Amino acid sequence: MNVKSGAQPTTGLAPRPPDLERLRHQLVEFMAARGLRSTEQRRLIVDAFFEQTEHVSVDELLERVKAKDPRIGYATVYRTLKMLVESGIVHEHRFGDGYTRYELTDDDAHHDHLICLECGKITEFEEPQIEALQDRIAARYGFHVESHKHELYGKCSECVARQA
Amino acid sequence: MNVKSGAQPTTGLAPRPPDLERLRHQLVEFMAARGLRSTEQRRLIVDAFFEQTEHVSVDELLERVKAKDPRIGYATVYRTLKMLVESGIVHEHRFGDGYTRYELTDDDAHHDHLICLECGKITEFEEPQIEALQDRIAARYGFHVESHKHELYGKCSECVARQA
DNA sequence: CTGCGTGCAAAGCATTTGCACCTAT
DNA sequence: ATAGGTGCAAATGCTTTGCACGCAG
Repeated sequence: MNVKSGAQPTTGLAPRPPDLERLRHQLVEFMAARGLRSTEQRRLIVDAFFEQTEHVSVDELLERVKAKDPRIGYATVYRTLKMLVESGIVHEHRFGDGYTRYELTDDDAHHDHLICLECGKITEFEEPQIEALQDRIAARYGFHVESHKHELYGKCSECVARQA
Repeated sequence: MNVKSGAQPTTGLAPRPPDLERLRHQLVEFMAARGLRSTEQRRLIVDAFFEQTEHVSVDELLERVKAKDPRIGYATVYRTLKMLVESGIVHEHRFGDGYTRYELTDDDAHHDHLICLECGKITEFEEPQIEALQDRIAARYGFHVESHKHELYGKCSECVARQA
């Protein structure tokens, strides 16, 4: 019944959705540690994140949040996102479309992306072997990896099919 | 002695510098096909590219070109770069520092990047095994890959050493 | 000659910031 | 009460564009 197992060095292989409870907790701790305040706006924005959608853009997020409180503006969303990224519970992505996108961190299953250039769909994938090779390459150059980005651009199966 | 072997499906293993002559030829053909003109400015910019440096930013390029003709401005550099990218002889990269960087295409040896967050140094690496795994993943999702981006962010060996 | 290419300055965009007001602590 | 948070609008910083002139074909 001991849920908290010892910390594993690196390779977590269990694929499962982000641990929402842990992330919420992590955020609370982060804010407490920095003396940051819990405001209505921040709560709305954070909730919007926990509500589902992956790879949200600032505009999408603002729209969603504005539905609940029309007074919220870009500045607050940008500032809150910055905070969320610093807290570590949200990750930032720049695919090539000019918009920065955000998604909840998922420590257990690090994933990379397939980006469809036709319809814009973003699919996630995981490949531990690639991660392992990466580490080997980094070691070869004496490089200390902090994060990485691995994206495949092209046509998703649907778009390939539609045009066949 | 038969150099031109049948087209191999994917994996080219010969690492060597970009084939400058072929690239120049490719550009000439591209421009001819579109009826684009060969101007002093374009020549200067293209030459700057072929002179060496990898991962040039627009500012670096403009500076270099201005040394030879101070009248050249950003607009021309941006427009020429766009043309070079369209011709296929130059690739565009956006690492996270806000600047778009450009480098000569190297079909023979596709490489990816190690980006040092301390000093900004960009190192290239090649790993055919990763490419192979990528293809397998894409196949798994029925995804048709057109290009990819694989970047490792962290500290280069020099920066690690300096801080040790 | 004709129209593509160039330079300049102005416009565009996503994102950031200054400032006065507001509010969680 | 008081420092951090918010909104608005103005400012940034990279990139693109409109327009009049210049030059390649």
